[in-house]
Amino acid sequence: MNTPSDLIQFPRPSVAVDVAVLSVVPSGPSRQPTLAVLLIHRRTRTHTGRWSLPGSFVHERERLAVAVRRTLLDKAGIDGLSPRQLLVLDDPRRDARGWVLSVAHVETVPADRTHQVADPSLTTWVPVQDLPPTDIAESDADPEGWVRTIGVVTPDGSTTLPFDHDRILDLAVHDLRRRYLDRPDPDHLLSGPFAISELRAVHEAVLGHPLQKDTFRRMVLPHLRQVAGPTPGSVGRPAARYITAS
Amino acid sequence: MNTPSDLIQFPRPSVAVDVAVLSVVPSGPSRQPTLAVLLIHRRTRTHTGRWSLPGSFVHERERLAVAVRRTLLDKAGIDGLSPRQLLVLDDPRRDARGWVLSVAHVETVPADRTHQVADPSLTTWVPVQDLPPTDIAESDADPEGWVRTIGVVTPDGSTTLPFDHDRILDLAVHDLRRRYLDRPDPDHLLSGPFAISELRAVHEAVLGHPLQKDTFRRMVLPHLRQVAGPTPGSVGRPAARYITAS
DNA sequence: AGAATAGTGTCTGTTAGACATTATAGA
DNA sequence: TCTATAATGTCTAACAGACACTATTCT
Repeated sequence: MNTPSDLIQFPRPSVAVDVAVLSVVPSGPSRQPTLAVLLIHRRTRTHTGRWSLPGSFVHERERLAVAVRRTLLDKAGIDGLSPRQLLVLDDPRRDARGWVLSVAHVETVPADRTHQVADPSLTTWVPVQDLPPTDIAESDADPEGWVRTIGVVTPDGSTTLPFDHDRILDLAVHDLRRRYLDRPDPDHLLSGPFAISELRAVHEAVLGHPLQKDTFRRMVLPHLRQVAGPTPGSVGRPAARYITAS
Repeated sequence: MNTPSDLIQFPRPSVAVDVAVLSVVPSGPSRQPTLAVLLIHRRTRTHTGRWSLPGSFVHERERLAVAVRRTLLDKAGIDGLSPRQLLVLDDPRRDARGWVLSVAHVETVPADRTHQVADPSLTTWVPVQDLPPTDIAESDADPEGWVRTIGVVTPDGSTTLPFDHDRILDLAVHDLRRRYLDRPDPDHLLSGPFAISELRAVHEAVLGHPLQKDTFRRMVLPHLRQVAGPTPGSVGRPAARYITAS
């Protein structure tokens, strides 16, 4: 029979999960909805005091999705929904403590739950920004040929994240944008029924640029289901409310 | 300072790489180019005698891409080019020997090198086939909600692969198809300069269905660079030859 | 000349993009 | 009536899909 000793001969790496938690939050003087990422103030022995993406080591025989949910609950009091795998980061020098593989994930949180973080002094949402092409061209590529296209500013003023978290953020934002190109709110950043203008505001925040109102409407309408007629209550013509369907 | 002992407290899984190596080979009485996957006759202690995707355990501090190349060289005598990560398979029961994570990859080999496998009795190319929707609907989904859409028949007549290799094959084929939708031969299944009809045959093999000749031509032409005028030598009007560009 | 393959002309239905117009509410 | 927002009408340029036709070689 097969025994566990079959595996002893192979050295084993430590395995961690890191998560870019993305949502849409009001930002700037105009309170305009903006794509933002959740950062954690590190209290562990590595990179103590810096702000980074939440992450943790995988427990024995734990599913990766479970590890991600546990991490978010422990470090931010957020109950994650459906983490998506992005990439295994495998540079043997990425963690000074030793040989650590990290499975990068992206996760989204509904926009109306971004205030439910556990401890506001240890967790924060920071807007992500597209780096202009000039900056991208000037920055030198890393050894693997990756160039940075997304930037953040941490609460302590830093423009870089520890480990390879800048790379993870980059992957996460582009993954999210790709999925928001052809379907309305695939990650359910809007939880309840919504007006199309609210949906468009979310898509504009995710994609980082304005969208034509009528073209957007015709794009998404086939994938929506109307759940309520126009309900007055604000200025202007009241909007019908929809949920995603199909 | 940080010491490796920081990591001791965390249990570590064994980590393997598994690779779906895809190419285009002549198949059937018509010798029609067909998408095929490389299978290995297992001689190890698990699933001995069965046919499976090549794979192996990762060496200490080895990059995953390096592990993939090493595996292909060891088991099939193939020098891989650019493995792409697909997914980490993390079901704790996927390997009877213990807690083994597998990083699934997809790799392509130029069509004119498929005969360069090391030992033809231990390695073989088998055509992949799309399962008709009826079969897909009838097959029950696995616990994670995945349903099989791609099938193979191994040399010993089996229609299933060990471990979760059916899942990996499925992911690999769909990943390849998605990339072959918008660009001409992104994985360089054709090595040298080629005629557009050869390019179309490859795309038809990858996608699994015929393509309109003139529409395909106009799709790819902006992404090609002509390297030779028409050179006679066969029946019919001789074709210009191109390489991929832009 | 005839067969076989490569390459182009052209029509059509669809659609993204853009602008203008109508509709319905509150102030 | 005025303003603000929602929703629709319509024009245009681009393009995929399809069919027909022309071009160039070998037999």
